[in-house]
Amino acid sequence: MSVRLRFAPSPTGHLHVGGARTALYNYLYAKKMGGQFILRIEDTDVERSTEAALKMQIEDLVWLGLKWDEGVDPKTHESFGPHGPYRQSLRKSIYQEHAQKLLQQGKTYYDFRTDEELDAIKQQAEADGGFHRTARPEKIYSLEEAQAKLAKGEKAAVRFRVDDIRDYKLHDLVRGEVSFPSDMVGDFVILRSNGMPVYNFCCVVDDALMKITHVLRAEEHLSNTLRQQMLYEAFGYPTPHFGHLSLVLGEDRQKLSKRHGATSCHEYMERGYLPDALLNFIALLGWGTTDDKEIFSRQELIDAFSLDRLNPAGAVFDETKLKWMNSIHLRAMEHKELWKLIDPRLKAHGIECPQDAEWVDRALGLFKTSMETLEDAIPRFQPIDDRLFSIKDDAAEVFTWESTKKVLEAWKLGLESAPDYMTGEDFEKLQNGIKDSVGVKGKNLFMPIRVAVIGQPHGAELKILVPLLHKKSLLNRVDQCLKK
RNA sequence: GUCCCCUUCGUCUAGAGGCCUAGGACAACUCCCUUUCACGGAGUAGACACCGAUUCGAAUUCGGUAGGGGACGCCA
Repeated sequence: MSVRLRFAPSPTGHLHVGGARTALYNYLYAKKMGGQFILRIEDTDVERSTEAALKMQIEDLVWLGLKWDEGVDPKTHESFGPHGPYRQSLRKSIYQEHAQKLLQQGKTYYDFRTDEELDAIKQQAEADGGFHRTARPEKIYSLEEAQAKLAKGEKAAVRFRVDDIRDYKLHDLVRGEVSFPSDMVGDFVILRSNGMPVYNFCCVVDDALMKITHVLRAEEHLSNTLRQQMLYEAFGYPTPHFGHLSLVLGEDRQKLSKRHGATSCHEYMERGYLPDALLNFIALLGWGTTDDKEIFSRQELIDAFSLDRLNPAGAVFDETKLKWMNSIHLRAMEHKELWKLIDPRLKAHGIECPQDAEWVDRALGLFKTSMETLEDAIPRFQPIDDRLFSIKDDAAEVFTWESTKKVLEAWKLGLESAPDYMTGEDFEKLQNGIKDSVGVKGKNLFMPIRVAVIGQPHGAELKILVPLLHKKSLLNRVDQCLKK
């Protein structure tokens, strides 16, 4: 039987990098084993789940390239696959049926306490010694009594009885043998008073019905597994294999959250990171191989992935290393593909560049070694656009030097007989010629030329930049300088 | 408070009793290349949380301590 894994986000915002890593591991294992990867939407919290957020989550997964075999359609959000629907909000009747089964068996009961009452109980418990577990209500109504009350319009949640006091053992894929005492949790809610089921319940019903074989999820769910095991037993469903992944942490070793800065894949996309680099990086946050290999393509990750190398300790998300990894992936890209990502970013900054393949190829060849992210292209390419050329204030000193005018004139003269595009060597030859003919060297030589190319005395390396500028463009710029 | 999990260089990690005077990568630092930067190359520095036990021998096994994290919701 082939493996079936799922990623089950709740749509409350953009995809978090921790979530992305969970999705990735599930995806990798499914692909590695030739099984299915399923996307299920956990939108039972109607307060927080939004259509807009669902769209974001899906777009982020698509950007990462984690394609799913069953789930909701990336465009229409309609379910596809044999065990649908894949949105929990559309599976209410399925949950109702399952809840009824437990109710009939007496494994659950109706709890008529209100939020206020529960809050008061919790507050009291905290005051008494910080013990938070929700206690059983003083009176539990029989099914008939409860149904009569409900018929009168009273609201009640359905709770699962935790009566069987014993140790539950879990063979965790990441942590090995873990055991929980069942009195670690109190009677827990499976159906809210508005009829909407809650996470632990849906999760069990869906994983069982969707025939999920392995569940890789964040460590924060470890204690939920106890409740879920109780439900699996109550239904008589086989339990999947669980693996609880360590958390992704911020620099202060706390769970990565907003206050640490960028936490969503979307933000990393905006900052100019490549999906392959981000994937490669998060894959190595809590998983690794025995060899020294660190740069993985998507396919290499699939081939190399294995559950027994998942690390139980939390891992700090270090953007510096991500940056380095991004630069490696960036350089490995085909120039044509890379340009498809860079050019729109330049245009967004009002930078227009030549589009012929030969020029693009040359430009990327020269610039990409100094770029870590796609955003780094902006300062690199900015000097290319003639319309953006201007003589900056910090060039003023250069124009006070006596030799500057002579250098600029010699530069112009040299340009006139130069080819449309000079090579780096052409440029050096020309520059050396000026050094000899005008008789200046050092900054008196370099700075005026740099100003005549980029409008300021410091910045781009001319040997790289000049070959990317058309002769006409260079002449235009030096003319502007000579008018000063 | 209760329960659960975790603990190797600053960070990600390799390490499954002798291969470890603990390996790699990022970052840092030094030097080389380079008439700025970057890339590249060569180096330097830097860790087994602590205490006991088992063993001829422990980063690796066991126990305890400390520290960190997570959970304790009609959130997921």
